[in-house]
Amino acid sequence: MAVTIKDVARQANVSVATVSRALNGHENVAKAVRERVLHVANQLRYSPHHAARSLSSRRTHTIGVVLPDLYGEFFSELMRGIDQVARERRLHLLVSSYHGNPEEQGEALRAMRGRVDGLLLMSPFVGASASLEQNLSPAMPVVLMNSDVPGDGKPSLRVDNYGGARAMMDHLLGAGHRRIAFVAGPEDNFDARERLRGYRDALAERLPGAEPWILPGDFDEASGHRAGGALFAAPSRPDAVFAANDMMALGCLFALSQAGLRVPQDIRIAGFDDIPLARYVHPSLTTMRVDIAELGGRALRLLLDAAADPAAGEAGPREDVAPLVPQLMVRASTA
Amino acid sequence: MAVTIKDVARQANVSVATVSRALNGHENVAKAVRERVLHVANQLRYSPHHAARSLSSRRTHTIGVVLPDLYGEFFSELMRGIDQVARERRLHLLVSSYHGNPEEQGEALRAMRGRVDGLLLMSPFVGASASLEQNLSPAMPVVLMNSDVPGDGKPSLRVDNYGGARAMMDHLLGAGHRRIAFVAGPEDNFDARERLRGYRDALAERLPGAEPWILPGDFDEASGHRAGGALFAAPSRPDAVFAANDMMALGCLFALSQAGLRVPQDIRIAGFDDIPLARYVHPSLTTMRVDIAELGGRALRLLLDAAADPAAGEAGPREDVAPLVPQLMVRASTA
DNA sequence: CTGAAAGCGCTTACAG
DNA sequence: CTGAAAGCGCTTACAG
Repeated sequence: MAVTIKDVARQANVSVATVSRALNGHENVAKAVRERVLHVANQLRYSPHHAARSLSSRRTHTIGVVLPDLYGEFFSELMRGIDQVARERRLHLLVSSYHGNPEEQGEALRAMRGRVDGLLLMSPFVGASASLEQNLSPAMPVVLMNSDVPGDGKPSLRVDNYGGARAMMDHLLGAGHRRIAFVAGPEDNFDARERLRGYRDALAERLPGAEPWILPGDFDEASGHRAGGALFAAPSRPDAVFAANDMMALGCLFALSQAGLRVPQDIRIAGFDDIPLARYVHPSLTTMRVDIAELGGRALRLLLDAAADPAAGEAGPREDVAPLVPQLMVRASTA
Repeated sequence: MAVTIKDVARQANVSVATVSRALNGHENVAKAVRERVLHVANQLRYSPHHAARSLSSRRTHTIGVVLPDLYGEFFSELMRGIDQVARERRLHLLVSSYHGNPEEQGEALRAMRGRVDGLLLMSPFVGASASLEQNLSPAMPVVLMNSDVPGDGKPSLRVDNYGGARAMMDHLLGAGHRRIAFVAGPEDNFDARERLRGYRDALAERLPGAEPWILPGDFDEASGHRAGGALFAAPSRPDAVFAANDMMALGCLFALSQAGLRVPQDIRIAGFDDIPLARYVHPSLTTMRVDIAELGGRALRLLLDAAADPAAGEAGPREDVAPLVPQLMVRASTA
């Protein structure tokens, strides 16, 4: 049905080998022949069959991106950063999300074979390395993002969540707040754990003896809302609430506002991530800015560099890839 | 390097044909053999090479999604809806955005050959049908979303932008507002044109003789902000502003708030789309809710149905696919 | 500079 | 129920 390289070859009166060379810009094709082939291909609206091409050339020009989810501002930003670099390098993206389901993650990873030249993977579950080991072919170049996979030699890019949480605590403590509650993220999430650890350590160091005040959450707005309700109902309220991500901070903000508290006069709220919404809510949200797009872009560059220089991929320490440092954005919610 | 079907065949002491049948769940394989093959495949962590499989089977189990852009809430929602249906049907998604660039669009479309079984395409440029005709293989099943491609026989799913704009005008006029300014979208954008047409017609019918008051815009926040500035500086201000999408409505809202006007007391603002942000800003934004995820999900189902029944794909009128009707969401910005 | 041929890793009639 | 073989549409040594 569709036109193949054979059709072009016939029309142009050359062999398929020559068509292939001409189309791929190889040097060893006579100028007149090249032009004839290109003309015919164009006229026939020939487009190479991708599967065939990648089967024989062993390259797909496609990068697989396997994420916990596709939805929401965080992933949208991440994809933007990856997409930008992919476009620069003329690479396609095969995106797959596993919806927080480890089994699906395995399936997604295995399904990438023969479809992609390399893999970008975000697997924020604590202790997921065994499953990764199972489903990741050693032959497949991969870069991990924000994943708790101990030094097993795979390149990995991280956000300094621990340092970011400490920086936020410095800001809140520096402003004189003493009773600081923390809304935690999912227990099995690596980012969430690091942020919690930053909260605990900062408190222990700067306010020795102070009891940590930790509320459960799972990174969505609803859990932030519940935490806000709980804090409002508490016998004595905190001076400030630090939520492990912005969505929860917003939920908390809405709950407290609805309950009649004024932010920041009565209570201060801070988040983590700096999603676009953070700037737009009222009052605008103090948060730690993570350049999510930059994380994605850098991860892809790292993958490409490693693929270009496989030696570097196998040996040597990769822990030295510097983590992304979040930046404090002071806004109205703590001003 | 990677393990192939041959390795499995050798280990299991059968032919590759049998391995293929066993793995694909064909009936005609002895139970004992099937189990042996499955066991070996599992043990070897065999994963079929996708390009090879689709080259010979002529199916990719992948759907191409070609969009003007990937970034932002609109496309994030759209992808969510598509992704959900894709998962139900165990289909992969190959996503490509052409960044509003018609040439890139052509490239993206052509690059889909041999990679996908069908295509979901959003091409909101007015008069783009010639280019589509050029780059779309007739053999490739496709469903268009919100595209200005006149009855050329391709299934197409639309949002009733015209009706939606009229409904919003009914709301504003019904509330007694008479001087209603409109912030238009890009001139070459089909959705934008339909919304503008709704504004014009509603005004002409319900307020004969009233002069349309139209400001330019291009669907982003900045252009809404400029429109807001212009309206504030106008010798006499409108009662209400209707922006062709939410991002511009928000820009306008911020500009007018910064200038010191109170919304809705001094001036009312309405948008179109109901992006998640619309609920969160202060005051919350009146808008026309478009179920964007539903649009994506329905488009994919339509594509799958058409592919299952190719006869329906070629003949008969396809205009009868009902458009999605936006829903009026009255919020604080016009209350 | 060009072509014939092998091969990429599968699937699928065709025989048996 | 099973295998040998052709074929999917390309690319790429190998000859010339």
